[in-house]
Amino acid sequence: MQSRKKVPRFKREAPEKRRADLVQAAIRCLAEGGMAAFKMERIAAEAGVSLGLLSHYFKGKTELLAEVYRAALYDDVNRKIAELDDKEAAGSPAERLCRIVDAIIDPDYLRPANLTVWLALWGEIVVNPELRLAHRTAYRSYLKSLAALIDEVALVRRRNVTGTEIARSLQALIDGLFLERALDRQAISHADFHRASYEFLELHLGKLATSA
Amino acid sequence: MQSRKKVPRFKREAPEKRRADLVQAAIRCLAEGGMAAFKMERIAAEAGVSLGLLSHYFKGKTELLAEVYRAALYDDVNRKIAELDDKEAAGSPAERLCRIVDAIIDPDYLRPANLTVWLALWGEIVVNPELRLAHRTAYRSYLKSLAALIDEVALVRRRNVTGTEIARSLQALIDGLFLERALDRQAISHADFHRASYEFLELHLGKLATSA
DNA sequence: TTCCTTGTTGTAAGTTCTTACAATAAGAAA
DNA sequence: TTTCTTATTGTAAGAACTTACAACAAGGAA
Repeated sequence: MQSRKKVPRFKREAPEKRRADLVQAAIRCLAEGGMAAFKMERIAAEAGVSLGLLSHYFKGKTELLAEVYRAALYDDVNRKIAELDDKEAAGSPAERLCRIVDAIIDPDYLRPANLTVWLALWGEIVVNPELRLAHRTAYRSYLKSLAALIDEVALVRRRNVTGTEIARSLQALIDGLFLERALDRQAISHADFHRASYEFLELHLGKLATSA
Repeated sequence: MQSRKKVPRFKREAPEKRRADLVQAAIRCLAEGGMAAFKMERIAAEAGVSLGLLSHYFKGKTELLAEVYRAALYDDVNRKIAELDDKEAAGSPAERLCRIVDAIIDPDYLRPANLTVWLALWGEIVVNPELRLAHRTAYRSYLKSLAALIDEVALVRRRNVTGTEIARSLQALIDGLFLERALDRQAISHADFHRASYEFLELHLGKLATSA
């Protein structure tokens, strides 16, 4: 007697989970090969799914990319904003600032593969008005929160500095180092990130508790 | 009697000039629409030339992009290196450093269209080993020269700093601001660039002669 | 079990882009 | 003027990719 146990040819997933999986697969593709690897067929293969399904969930490349951006943004900027806005968080302003900085320069986040994704997204933001608007809104909000925290520290320490500028420069410094690392992976270690960031802040705000 | 003056249907150019024109057209395309606008036909049209001619000069997209990179690099990094290496240049180390910084934050160079080009190139560098090598070599050389100049200034002023780190951070800071401006054009003015750059340097090296 | 919903597949049409090549003509040389 | 070189054109083959769609089947409901 032959075994007649039916082996399903595919697994049926809940739409939300499938959508999320597809977006993650798209991110992995971007991380591997940049925009050149952002091909519908490749992404479908990466997700272990047919091409047809991908186009069932996303009307086109543009929509998928926007979703990728939203996901990346959420995991990144929005997470930081959330931390920042959590005013109940314990500790002095300086301690909270340190936690934020540590989050920004988290080695896991700063890995080159992640920048490959951001480079692709930036390249699109510059060109796509819709994405640009979304980015601008989220980013300004993030910088504003960061600036407010820096102002708090400055107030306590009676330092006469403008949080807005320092926040912007700090983020620019880190983005720039991030970029350098992506383009030349041996150029910068995590310790370099840490030193550069804290040195910059301390030049303006005085000694901060550096944990590393 | 009808006029029989022959009107040429196209102009024959010297190969070197034509090549350069085509590269410039490619750069204009990149500036307008990023990598998505880097299409052979569009570039040929932009140059006012047939598609066939473009492929006559460049074996493929990759070769053309490499040439674009070389041109961009030449106009940018190499020019700065040349200035730096021109040891005969007049002035104290501090004055020379100021001139270099002014060149780096030249408003004409920092215009968003230019970053669109760099964003596209960076996106390729990250993915293309050949370009990555070229970039790494040129960029390291540039940073080294900049670091040496900073060390000179530090020596004169008896400041105990490491030029390498300051050079890297300075460039990262400027790249990061450059990026922010490209993503949100109203975010940063040229004065902001100037202030941020000089403030950063002066925190390490003491007052520099700021001309603006 | 049987039915039903809809997540999923496979394919194919249609579009865009790259590459190759034979034919043409501009401009210099003789 | 005539000849010759080669820069330039136009087109077409074909490769790669996106999008649309009809058919199929997994898994829950009845």
